[in-house]
Parts: sequence; structure tokens; C-alpha cells
Amino acid sequence: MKVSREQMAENHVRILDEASRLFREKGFEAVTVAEVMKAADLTHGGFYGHFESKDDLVAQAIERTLKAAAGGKFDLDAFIDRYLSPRHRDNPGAGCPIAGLVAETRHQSPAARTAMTEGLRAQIERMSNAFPGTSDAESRQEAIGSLAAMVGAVILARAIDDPTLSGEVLEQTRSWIGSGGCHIRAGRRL
Amino acid sequence: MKVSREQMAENHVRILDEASRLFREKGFEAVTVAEVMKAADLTHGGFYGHFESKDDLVAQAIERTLKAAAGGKFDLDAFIDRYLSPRHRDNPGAGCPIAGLVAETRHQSPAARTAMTEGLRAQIERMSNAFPGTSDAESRQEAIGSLAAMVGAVILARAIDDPTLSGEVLEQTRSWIGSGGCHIRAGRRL
DNA sequence: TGTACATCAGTGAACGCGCGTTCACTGATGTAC
DNA sequence: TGTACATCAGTGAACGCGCGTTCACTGATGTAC
Repeated sequence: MKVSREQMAENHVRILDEASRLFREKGFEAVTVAEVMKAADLTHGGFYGHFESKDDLVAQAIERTLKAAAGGKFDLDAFIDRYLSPRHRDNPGAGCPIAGLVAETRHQSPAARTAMTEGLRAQIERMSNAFPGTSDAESRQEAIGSLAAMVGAVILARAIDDPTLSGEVLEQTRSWIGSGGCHIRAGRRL
Repeated sequence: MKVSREQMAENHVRILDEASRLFREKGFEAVTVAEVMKAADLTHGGFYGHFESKDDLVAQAIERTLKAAAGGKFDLDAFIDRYLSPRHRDNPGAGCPIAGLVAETRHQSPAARTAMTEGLRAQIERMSNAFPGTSDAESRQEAIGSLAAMVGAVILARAIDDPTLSGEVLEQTRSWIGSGGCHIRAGRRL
């Protein structure tokens, strides 16, 4: 059952998007090729017409999902609030691919690590531009420190099985970043 | 070949320690039961005399490795410097089990998540006590924020394949925590 | 204290399941005339 | 524009490997007398 070229291209990105969602929800290793194809309404046999291997899928999914996140304008305060919310914590499949996938990326192929590195570079750049620092160096430090704290907090909050402590980690990290957490923003907000 | 009771107890903790190291290096799923037993100088058949399942091993390894890290007194500044060093980034097997294992713990058994939660609770407590805040609430916020940033930075740095960017993430996060990063410490250090 | 024996920690072969991957096949696409 | 045919995206059965787990066996331990 051959399919039109546009249809095939649509299938390709649908596979990538479903893969990205499943990877964020369950981790790279726990998701099977057959599961991804089924989520994209296809059978597993066709997989190798689209990708060289599961590793290739992982790398392409990371690349696409990080580029998709890049579009649009960027409201830093809203971004931080959304990032450190229970809603984001509880929906990794629809959430930030950095928080959901960075840690596991260490164990993936070189191509996957490169895709993640470029995504992180872009995200740091984006946040850096949004921080109203007195110098580029200062903005960049704010961006990196905040990103580390945000990613760390969401990862910790997702691992913790006590809702109280989990919520506290998100909330306190948010306050910490927003108040004393960064001296530039402190001047803006306090 | 039966073995004395003390010998068996030694074998048990050796299995746990080797498992913890391998898990931190390669991730829970990539490490096989046979590999762990071999690292502990045993054969894989004996595994089920010590543990109910691989899941049980994971949970016990998390619990033991987090309790082991708890001993001794606690120098906060030295801890932060060590944590955000290239040496720590490059040696996950000997490094902090939180940084190495939290992210994956989300996909593990309830027992594993509970062990991780209690380890995190203890670590927050430990850091909280070490922060010279004007109030307990303030110390606790510092502890949680700093821990999130430290864990996040190490995870990011380990995923990134560009040594320059990776080093920058560690270094900038360290400066960010140490200076403006926390208002209490800021008063102490600047 | 010595001896006979039951226990049981550890061994290594084997099992079975699941997963990544392959392949012969199908039938719609899209091109050559 | 219409028709014949080559292409090739997708199907689903099958393969083979690796892993968690089981099990019959071994022989040192440690206990009962």
C-alpha cells in the first residue's frame, strides 16, 4: 500500500511527534519501536523505511522536538511560572523535552547528544536575551543558573512520591529564582 | 558452595555497591543482573538468593547508596564546589546518586521512588541546616533552590557533548549560586 | 572436642519472553508514452 | 488526456539475540549429639 509523497512526509513527522511524547512519558528504553508506530497509526514493519534504527529515531525526535519548542516569542516570567507548575510536572509527555529527556540523553548515541546540546545552546541563548542584565555576561549567567534550577526542580519533583515535598520543591525553587535567586531579577521584582 | 553468614552479608553489600556504581554509570535499564553479579565476583544464578527481582535490587541500591552518602559532617561550600566540578561530572559512577539516578527513578518501582524521596528529604535537611539563614524557612528555600540548581547543572553538563558549553554550565551555575544566586549566602560571600 | 548430617549460598545450564530488525509481499502512486 | 507499468510505502510474519528468571546440583557451613 504505497502512499503519496506528502502522506509519507506527514507520517514521518507524526512518528517523530508520537515518539517524542512517548519518550518523555516513559523514557527512551521503555518505549518500543512497535509502540511508536502504533501510536502513529502504522505497523512496525514500515519503521525502517523512515529510520535507520531506533537510535536514529531517538536522535531525530530530540532534534525535532527541541526545534519545535523554539518557535514564537518568549515571555520569561510566564515561562518560569509554567515550567515550575504541578501541571508541567504531571504532564511530561506534553512538557519540556529538556526536563524530560536530558538525563537519559547521556546514554544515547552521539547524534542524540549533539541534538540535545544544540537544543540547550539555543534555549540558553533564548533565556539570555530575555534576561534584562546589565551585561551580556550577566544575562548569560542568569540564564544558565535559572535553567539549571528549573530543569533540576522539575526532575526532582517528578521523582518524589510525596506530593507535599514534590510541590514544595517546585514552589520554593520558583521563589528562590524569582527573589534572591538572581540578583538582576531581584532588582526588578522586589 | 555455601558461604559463611558474614561472607554472605559482605557479598550482599558488595552487590549493592557495585550495582549502585553501575547504575550511576550506565542507567538502571542498561545494567544487567549478570553484569552486577560479575562485578561483585559472583555468578548470576545466586542473585535471587539475595533479591526478589531486579526491581528489588534497584530499590535497595538506591536506599543504601543514599544512606551511605549521609554520614560524616557537612561542609557546604566544599560540597558545592566539588559537586559542580568537571571531576564530578566525569565520574558519575563515583558521584552523587541523586544527580546520577533521580531522573530515571521516575520510571522505577514504588519502592525505588520512596527510597529516592527519603534520600532527597534527608539531603534537603542536611543542606538546610548548613545554610546560615535568618529563619528556618529561608534556609530551607536556599537548600531546595541550590540543590535543584546543582542537580540540574550536573545533569545538563553530562548530557552536553561540547566541553566548552558543558564546563560553562557548571562554572556559571556555581557563580550564580555563590553570588546573587542566594541572598543569604550573598551577604556572607560578597 | 570430634563426628555425622542437614542446611543452604553459590554455580551454571536452560527457559521463555520481548524487542529490534529483516523480508517477501501488496497494492496505491506516479510516470512514460 | 488516458493507459500500462515500474516504483516503493506500508504490511505482518518471522528471526535471533539478550535479558530476567528458574532450577537441579555442589560442597562448605554450622549444628546436634
